[in-house]
Amino acid sequence: MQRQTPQRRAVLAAVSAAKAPLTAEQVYSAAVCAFPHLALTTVYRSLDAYVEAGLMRRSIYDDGIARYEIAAEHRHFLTCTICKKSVPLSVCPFEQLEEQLVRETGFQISGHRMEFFGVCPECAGKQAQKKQEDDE
Amino acid sequence: MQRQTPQRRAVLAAVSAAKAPLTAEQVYSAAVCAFPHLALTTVYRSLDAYVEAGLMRRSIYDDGIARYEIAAEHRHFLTCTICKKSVPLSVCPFEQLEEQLVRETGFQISGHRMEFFGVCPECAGKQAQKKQEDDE
DNA sequence: TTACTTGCAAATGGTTTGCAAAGGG
DNA sequence: CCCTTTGCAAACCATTTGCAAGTAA
Repeated sequence: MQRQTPQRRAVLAAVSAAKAPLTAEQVYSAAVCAFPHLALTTVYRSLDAYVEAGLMRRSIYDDGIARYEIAAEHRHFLTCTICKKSVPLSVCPFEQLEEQLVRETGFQISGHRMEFFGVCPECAGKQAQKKQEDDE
Repeated sequence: MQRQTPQRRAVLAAVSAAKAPLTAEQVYSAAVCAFPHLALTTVYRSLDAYVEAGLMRRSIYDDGIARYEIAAEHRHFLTCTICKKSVPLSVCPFEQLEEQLVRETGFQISGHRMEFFGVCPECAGKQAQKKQEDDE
C-alpha cells in the first residue's frame, strides 16, 4: 500500500459502500463505473494490497470464491444453504472465549471467523410447497 | 453413495484415521497405499459422495484448498497465521446462540463453522528473535 | 444385466504472474 | 526521475467433467 491511484480509490470505495462482503468480480463491476479502463487483475492486486495493509479482510466461502470486506467491520453471517443469501448478525460474543484460548494455547489471537449455515424461511417454504406437489 | 467399492473404502478409511481435516491430495496419498491404482479424480468423487451422504464435512480454508473430515466429529480449530499449524479446540459453546438465531431469523440452522486466527508460541518466539537480530 | 463407478485426459475458472508501458510522489 | 502500479495475456492449479471401459449388486 504505497501509492494512491484512482483504481485503488475506486476499489476501496466499492468495498466500503457494500453492505456485505464482495467477490473480486463484484468489486470490479462496481468499480468499473468509477474507473472505466479498470482491469480485473488490478482489482485483485488492489484488494491484496488493502488486505496486506490490514484495511480489508479476505474470507474464502464454501463455494471456493474469496470475498472482501472492510476489516474494521467485524461481522458474522447466517447463510442459507439453498439460495446462498446472507443475513448479517449483530452479535459477536467471543471476547471472553478468546481470552480463554490465549490462556490455554499461548496463541496471540488476531481474529476469528464464524459462519452459520441453514435454510432460510423462503427456501423452507418453497421446499414444503414442492414436497406437497410431489406427493400429489 | 449407492455402491461400495474398494476405492471408496480406502478413501473413507483415510479420512477416518486422520486426526485433522485432510485435503483431497492428502487423502489420495493415504489411500493410494491401500489401493495402488487409485486416481485423484476418484478421490474427489468419493469425497463428494460422502459429503452428499452427510458422512463427511467439507470446509474450504483460507488457502482456497478444501479439507474433508468425518461429519460426526464436530470440531473447531485455532490456526497460526504464520506456520498454518492448527490446534483443535475442545469447546463448542454455540447451541445456545443457535437457538437465539432461530428465534431472530427464522432460519433452520444446520451447522456452523468457526475459526480463530493468531500467532502460535513458536512463531511468536521466532519473530521476536528475528526482530532482535534486525536491531543489532 | 444394468446402472453406477473408475481412470484417463482435457476442460474449467478463480486467481496469480511476467513484462513492458504508464504514472504517482 | 525512480520505483510502484497498471493492463494485457498467459500461466497456475485445485477441482470438475466427458467418455469408454470396468464392476458392484
